Amino acid sequence: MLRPTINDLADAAGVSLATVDRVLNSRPGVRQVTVDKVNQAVEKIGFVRDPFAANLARKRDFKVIAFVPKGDGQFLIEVCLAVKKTAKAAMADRVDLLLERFEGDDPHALAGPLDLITPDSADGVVIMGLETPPLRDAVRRLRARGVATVAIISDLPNSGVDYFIGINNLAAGRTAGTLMGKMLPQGRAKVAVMTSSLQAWDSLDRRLGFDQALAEGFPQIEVLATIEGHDDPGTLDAALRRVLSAHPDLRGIYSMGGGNRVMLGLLAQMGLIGKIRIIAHELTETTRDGLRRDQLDAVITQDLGHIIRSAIRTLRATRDQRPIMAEQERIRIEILVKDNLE
Amino acid sequence: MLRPTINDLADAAGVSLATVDRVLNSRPGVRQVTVDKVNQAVEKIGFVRDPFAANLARKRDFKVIAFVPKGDGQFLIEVCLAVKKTAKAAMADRVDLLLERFEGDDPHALAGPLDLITPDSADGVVIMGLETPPLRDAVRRLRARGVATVAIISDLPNSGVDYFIGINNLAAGRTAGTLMGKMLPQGRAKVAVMTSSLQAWDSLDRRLGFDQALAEGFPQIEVLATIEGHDDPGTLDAALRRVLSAHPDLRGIYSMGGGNRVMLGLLAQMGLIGKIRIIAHELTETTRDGLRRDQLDAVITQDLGHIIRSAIRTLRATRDQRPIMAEQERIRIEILVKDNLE
DNA sequence: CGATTTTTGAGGTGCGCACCTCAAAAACGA
DNA sequence: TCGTTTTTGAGGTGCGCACCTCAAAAATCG
Repeated sequence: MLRPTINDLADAAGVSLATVDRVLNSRPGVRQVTVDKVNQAVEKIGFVRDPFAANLARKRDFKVIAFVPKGDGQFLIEVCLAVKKTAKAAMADRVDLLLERFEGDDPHALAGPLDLITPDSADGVVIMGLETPPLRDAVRRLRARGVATVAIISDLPNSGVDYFIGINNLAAGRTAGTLMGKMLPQGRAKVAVMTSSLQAWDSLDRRLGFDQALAEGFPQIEVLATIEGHDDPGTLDAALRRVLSAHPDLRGIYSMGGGNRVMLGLLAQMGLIGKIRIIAHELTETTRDGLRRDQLDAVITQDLGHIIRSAIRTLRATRDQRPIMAEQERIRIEILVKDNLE
Repeated sequence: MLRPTINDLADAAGVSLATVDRVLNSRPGVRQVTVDKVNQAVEKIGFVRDPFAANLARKRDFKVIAFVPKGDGQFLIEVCLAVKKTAKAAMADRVDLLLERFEGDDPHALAGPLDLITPDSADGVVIMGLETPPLRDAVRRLRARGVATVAIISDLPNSGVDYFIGINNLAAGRTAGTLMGKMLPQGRAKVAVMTSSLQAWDSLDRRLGFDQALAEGFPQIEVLATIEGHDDPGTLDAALRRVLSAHPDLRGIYSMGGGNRVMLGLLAQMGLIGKIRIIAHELTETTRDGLRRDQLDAVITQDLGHIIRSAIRTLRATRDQRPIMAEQERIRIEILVKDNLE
């Protein structure tokens, strides 16, 4: 037999089409026994709702709002770019993706807008944010209202989001550590770790992973304390200078967050390019350029386009109560050198 | 206004619905002037066919046949696995994906089945194969019959396939070269390159890229002649032994194709694991294991699941005359170390 | 010019589903 | 028990499109 339709389902369950519809779309006014009867029939005949037809009949587009923190860091710019690009392409698939930015520093700046979202105004919400108690509660309320929610880039583990789409930052740090270890000459060596802070939410995990990998595989390498730039070029520059002069034998730098432009500028100025192995995070204009010019040895990144598309697919599957293709939605920790940039 | 429908199109073009339908589905019996009129209206009002509704109305599933060479190499097994997995998941999206295997060594073994395919028996064809004149001609005939065709893994540049979905093997080789160069200690060193042959269709490009990258960035490294295993464990083992004893100062091996199990076995037996940097291709049981156990330094691979899904999306877009999201269909050259395996 | 061929229009049907209304049936309460 | 509430059924409409038929209109030809 071909794919069973709701008609077949109704027959198999011994109920009317109207009841099947009520159950499938969780409308009220159906006894539990009847619900069970239908669900059993679903299993029995292997009914799968045709998402195409469902969407057509619903008429309404699938509406998604993506919340991304404000800020002009290169990474955030790339995230927004990916959202906008995807939004354009997604229109053809009847999804309406809206980009919304919020004051990333203010824990309440996101909670407010979230509270205004109802199942009528959006089918799903994508959140890139740092978990705070107000945000956590807002997400919980949102989900209670029946709006599907996914976190991207950075997890919101206690907010009860439906899914997290992003990389495991501990593993990313480990990857950087292993790579750094393999690229440094055998023997003792010092390595510095730096981070900005705006997008450094996950720096802790990355640092942890980096240390782990080096300790396990390359115990002779000494990792210095994290250099923090606090999103200020001057601060970062000064901190870097301090470390570089205190450790003239520095052989590697692991840049976990932003600040790459400042760092590369300084190293170039001091004639250190090529003498220090550098691994950075996220593919941006600066890091792409750095790779091309042989200033960076490797960049660890995640495919932002993939993340956004994956988030949308996941939200859709959640709303339609369809299974999720885990393999397709797995975000890879990508290692880039100059030759596999595209 | 909302998305324009075919009705709006008919109004805008000043023709009837039937004519719009004839033009959109390229049915015969329409004057060129009328066709142009409709196409202009399409541009003017920005009409985009709703693929959901179209598919629903077509009723027919989207049928795809994937041709993969016979053989029991680990890579081929992985390819088939990916096809089967995707086939299962794709059913929900109304695509019917069939896996078909052919005698890879016989240039005519694939041409035969291809000639039997008509637009009725399949909407699209996926081919993993090595270009030979008979295959090239068969593909051309296939396309002339109106069946969309994509090549995967290995390009069929002169066959006129609609698209190629896979990595650039020259770039993959370069990536391996750069990685090898960075992981070897500074100073002179010898590196060997080995390949099996069954899946080594692209070994030439890889070797070329590898040499390029090393010559450009690490001229002090000497690359030995390619070791060929010809898919025979004994042959490979003997060849490897010969090279290892002739060059006791060998510091790296670049494995472009299969034969990794044999190589790792031999190196382990000779106590060389850890003393020689090894970069291999394709994520298989052996290479995954090799990474986990620190026997391999890096693996360069391509996401087979992504390739298959991408091939299907591309075929579909071709048939529906829709644009292709280049970014999403770009297959990345992935670098794996033990920490970013999943 | 009429006769023939080609092109166009009008209209209908159904894909699988969501969503709606109204009435009938069943379950429930007192 | 009867009246009330809850649950179910029957039936219809439309989403945007493909595909079909038949007749009318226009273009073409001798």
